[in-house]
Amino acid sequence: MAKDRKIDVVILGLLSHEDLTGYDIKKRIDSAISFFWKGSFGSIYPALSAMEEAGQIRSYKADDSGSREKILYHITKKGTAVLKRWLNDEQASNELKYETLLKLYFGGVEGAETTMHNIEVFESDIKNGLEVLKMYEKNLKKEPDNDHKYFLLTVMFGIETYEAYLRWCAKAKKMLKA
Amino acid sequence: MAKDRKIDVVILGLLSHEDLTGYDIKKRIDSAISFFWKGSFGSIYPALSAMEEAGQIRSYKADDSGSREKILYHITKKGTAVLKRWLNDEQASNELKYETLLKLYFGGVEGAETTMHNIEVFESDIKNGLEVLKMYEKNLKKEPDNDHKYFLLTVMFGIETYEAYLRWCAKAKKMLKA
DNA sequence: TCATAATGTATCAAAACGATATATCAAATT
DNA sequence: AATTTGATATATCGTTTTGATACATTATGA
Repeated sequence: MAKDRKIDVVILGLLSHEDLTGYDIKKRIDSAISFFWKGSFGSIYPALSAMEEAGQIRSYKADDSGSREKILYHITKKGTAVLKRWLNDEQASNELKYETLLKLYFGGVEGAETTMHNIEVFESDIKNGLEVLKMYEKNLKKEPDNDHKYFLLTVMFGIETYEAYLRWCAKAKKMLKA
Repeated sequence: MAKDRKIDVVILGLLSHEDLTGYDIKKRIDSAISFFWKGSFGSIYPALSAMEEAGQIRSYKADDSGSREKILYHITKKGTAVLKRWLNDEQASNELKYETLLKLYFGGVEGAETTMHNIEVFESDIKNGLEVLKMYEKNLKKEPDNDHKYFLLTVMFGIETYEAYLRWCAKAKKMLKA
């Protein structure tokens, strides 16, 4: 059998805080957790249907009349159980697909200039990402809410790793110049 | 249309150094570049067929008789061109899927003990990975071969980030105890 | 001897991606 | 006032990738 859908626990986790639409879920994935996870509509909507079928979530129409069609999802007891089971399963697969490193690894095929340029593009992206993360951190530390403790931890993870990336960029550029 | 197969450039990159079988390619992916890329037989073998069809690689049977069936692949000029085009395209997608962080982000659903345990498992995995990387680094620095310069750079990337992960683990554990 | 680990090719169902289609609504522009 | 743009919202489609499995051969070693 193929692995079980990972998107399920992402959805369940997000729904454990509040009721959301499929579109909301996509937005959450693309903002708060974007630097360590991602998901597309093509996986979210089919998963929502399957999970409702399985009784893990329940859908209802937004009743603020006048508004457009909107399908909200609410987590059920069954869904919460699935989420908790996953949280207590110690195995976790951490997968990276770093195209930048791939280009670097095969850098010998072209010249040092090409590699250098690719590193610089990467460096610039990371610098931007780091700024966003530091803004998050600043806001989270301003009002030390226990609810946001776990969010803060993920942001700290991002900052720590992004700073490591930048240190590596400096080293790599130096090495390539030599 | 869906994105173009990323596995193609991985295969082309590996073949640019030496002729390999599909099984060899899988082994290379699972060792040297495993900490920043991965790929399965289910994508490798179909890609090999498609790429031969497209004239980017050429297959031949291993002629050391007595040995079992073995299909080796060799990169063509067309394949090299595809590889170089990709190397010179500055856009690169760097995707992470950190299930550990996902569990952390939703940690509020369960208790601090569960989260703590998950961090410890992660920490232990990273420590093991770091040792392997440092062994690679030691061997690569022993004989400073220009050919391995790019490999060394990726290993250095791994070390830098893994050390950052460990620093974060220490911080996170401290925060959770408080 | 006999198990089992490694080598090697290959396929399949399920999952995820990325693009696109369709449509509504609010805000900004002309 | 009319129009364009961008955000909201659901949904599907073809392609790629995953992870598992099947099957067979060769080497290791208890």
